[in-house]
Amino acid sequence: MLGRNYGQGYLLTRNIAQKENIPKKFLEQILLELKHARFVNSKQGVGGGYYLIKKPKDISVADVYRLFDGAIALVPCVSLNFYEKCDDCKNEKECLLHDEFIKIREGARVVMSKTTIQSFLQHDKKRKK
Amino acid sequence: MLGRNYGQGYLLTRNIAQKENIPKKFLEQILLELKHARFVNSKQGVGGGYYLIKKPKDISVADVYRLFDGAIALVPCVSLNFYEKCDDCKNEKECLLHDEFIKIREGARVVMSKTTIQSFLQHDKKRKK
DNA sequence: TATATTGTCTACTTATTTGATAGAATTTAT
DNA sequence: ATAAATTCTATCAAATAAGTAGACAATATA
Repeated sequence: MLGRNYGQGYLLTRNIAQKENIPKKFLEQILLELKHARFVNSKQGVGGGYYLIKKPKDISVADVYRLFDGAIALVPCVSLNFYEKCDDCKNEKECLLHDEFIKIREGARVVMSKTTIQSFLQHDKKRKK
Repeated sequence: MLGRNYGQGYLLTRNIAQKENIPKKFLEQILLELKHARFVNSKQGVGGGYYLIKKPKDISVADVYRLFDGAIALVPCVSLNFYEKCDDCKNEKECLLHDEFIKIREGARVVMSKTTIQSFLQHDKKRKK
């Protein structure tokens, strides 16, 4: 909804909640998190609400996934954005899993980065025809 | 270790635990789950232990991931092996996320299916040179 | 400036999952 | 018979997920 409404003013939490069938209070928290991550902005008071700051084509599924679910990698030791050293594994260079898990991360990362809010909206448009 | 030992008899939980730095009791449960899923087989008593049933090339990361972590898809409504209908979403056909999420699932699924125990072993071999 | 409207923030709840731990029971080779 | 293994069931503590609740702050406008 925020994507479809891009550049067209404020959307009320109440309206999004109703239309998308999400508990209002729950949605508020999600929107707040999106605001802190600078994907959306908001205004309080009468005539306020939320709107998308970034262009739909500049918000990827990877971005949103990282915000709410964290690392795309299956193990922290091959994560780009959430790297952590393994506890069990003694040395990363010698680990036989490491390089293959990087390939898997790349498979997931690439497709999740290519897919954006814009992708969803384009798809939506095609359906409507 | 089970992969490297393929076709060469039984491995003791005790030895795997020690070498791979995994609590023995925890490893036991993992091996048991692998047995129930028919990836490994075991024998009790003296001279017993665990061994891989399937060929290393026939066990993919996708297989193991599904066993321990469940669906590869980001949302159940596009999952091949763990399909569930959305609660929120009214009709799947009209959902603008659906087809794009299938593409994402395919990106992840393909790379996870291509990577097998054999891939890790080959990598291991190369390293040793 | 009072008021209704709307977002902000913090705390809490309930259920599930994760990463184990513990111990008794069972099987098997010798 | 016995020692060595796996098998099974129960339990636990900590973290996470999904959502609820309510006080608080900002803002337009009448």
